Amino acid sequence: MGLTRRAWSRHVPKANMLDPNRMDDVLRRGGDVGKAVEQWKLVDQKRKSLQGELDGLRASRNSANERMSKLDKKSAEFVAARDELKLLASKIKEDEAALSATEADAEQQLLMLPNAPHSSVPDGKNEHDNQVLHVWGTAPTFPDGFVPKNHWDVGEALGILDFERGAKISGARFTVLKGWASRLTRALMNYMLDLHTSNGYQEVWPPALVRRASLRGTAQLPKFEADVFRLAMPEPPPGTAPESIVPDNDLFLSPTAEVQVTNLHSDEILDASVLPIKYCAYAPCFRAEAGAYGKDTRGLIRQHQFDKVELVKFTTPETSYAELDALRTDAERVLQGLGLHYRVMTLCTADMGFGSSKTYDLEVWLPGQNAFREISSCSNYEDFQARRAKIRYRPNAGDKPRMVHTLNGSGIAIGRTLVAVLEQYQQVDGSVIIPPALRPYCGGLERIPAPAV
RNA sequence: GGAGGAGUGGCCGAGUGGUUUAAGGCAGCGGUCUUGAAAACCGCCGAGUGAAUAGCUCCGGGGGUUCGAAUCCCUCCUCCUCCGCCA
Repeated sequence: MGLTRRAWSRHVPKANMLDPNRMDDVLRRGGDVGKAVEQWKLVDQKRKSLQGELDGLRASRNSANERMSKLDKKSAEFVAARDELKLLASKIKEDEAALSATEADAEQQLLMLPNAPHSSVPDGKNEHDNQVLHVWGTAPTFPDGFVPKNHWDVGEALGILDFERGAKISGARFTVLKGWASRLTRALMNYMLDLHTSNGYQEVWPPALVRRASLRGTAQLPKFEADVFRLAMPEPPPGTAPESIVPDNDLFLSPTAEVQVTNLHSDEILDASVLPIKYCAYAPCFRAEAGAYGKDTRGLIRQHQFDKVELVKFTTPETSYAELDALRTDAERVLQGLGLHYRVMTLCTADMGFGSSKTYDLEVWLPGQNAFREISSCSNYEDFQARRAKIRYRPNAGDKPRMVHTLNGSGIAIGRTLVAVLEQYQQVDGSVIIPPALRPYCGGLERIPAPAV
């Protein structure tokens, strides 16, 4: 397929980065969103009036240029006209500077506004207002008197999770997987990708490092820069003018394959006939998670580096909610195939991610923690990312381009799945049963043998 | 890492300072003709902003020179060729 790239000047403010018709819905997010919206409207008004004024000046310059081209370059008339136009040129330059400052201001404000929740999303104040959509399976039962262990106890006893050496090599929140933990990770990755490709997803193996522009396209930036690992910038060559330094080679460790895969089609106008597009991708994920100190400090739940298979869809606006349900079902298949007990939550307005219009979380049962924990998050971003990343489609030949809807969901987090397997399939003797679906990927092994005492 | 070359509308491609407010071709859409199709002929045919069939902006991105830049200068990005290095 040829790459269809269209110029979309950086100078043009993304006035429609947030659909103006959805501003009322954005207010459901609560907090000081209302104030931010009002502020943006003022700046945007200023931008429009500056633009109008500047356009008028440019129009007069353009018609003057037409006359200039016909004049004798040595005539007194030419010289007089040129001197007069110098004034106009400097006025235009002034206005351009003012406009571009206002545009930058408007754009920065817009980038900080969250997406509008879909009408079906429940209002809420915090995560306790999320709603249970359904529950699948039942919690494993253990013999009387046996208290199920945490996965880190199970894993360390088996010698397959090495937290101490992970920290020695790389610091806190890095873990070394050994033996069957390593093998199971590989097995899970293949099991998930095989499952999704057989369900019509095209497999993608993306780069792990991404540019600032890509992170901005999927809305991790500019608001959440503190959560992403950034590579040290190479020094610009000596003598480089500051205004000419564009951070296009400013690289980050991708926090999720959603970034790479969604940006596959940034700056493109897709043909309607190719929609919906369904991708699945494995990628290592890196999160700095500033502010998460003290949460889940033990175990594999919250790591700076983890593995995940991601599902991404590009759809028309008309079908995106049906596709969201289908995507969530495809993620659920992974857990069902492994026989892991889980539930599905519909997130309320307060708990949804910044860019999402609607999100379902899959929460797997962890007997060692006696709790459900998030293992997948499936969201419809509607046109929020499409506007930032400029992903459009043409409904019919000759039609104006429209924004696509982008969706993504974990399909699913591999490390947390390993956690769930270790906890749900642990046996009294310390051994762990391998779910049947994974055995073909583990050389037929049925059980990780109990640790030698 | 070093040395060269190149980036123009869906595709190809002209254009080295002012009738380019981007030629021409291909593809696409509409029409004439035809029983139908092909061919031929005629017309339409990039995007963004904007209430707009007005105006303005966009020739990889950004900046500069000039009354005026696709065209000249700087810089970044991307691709290609050769050398080096490497898995």
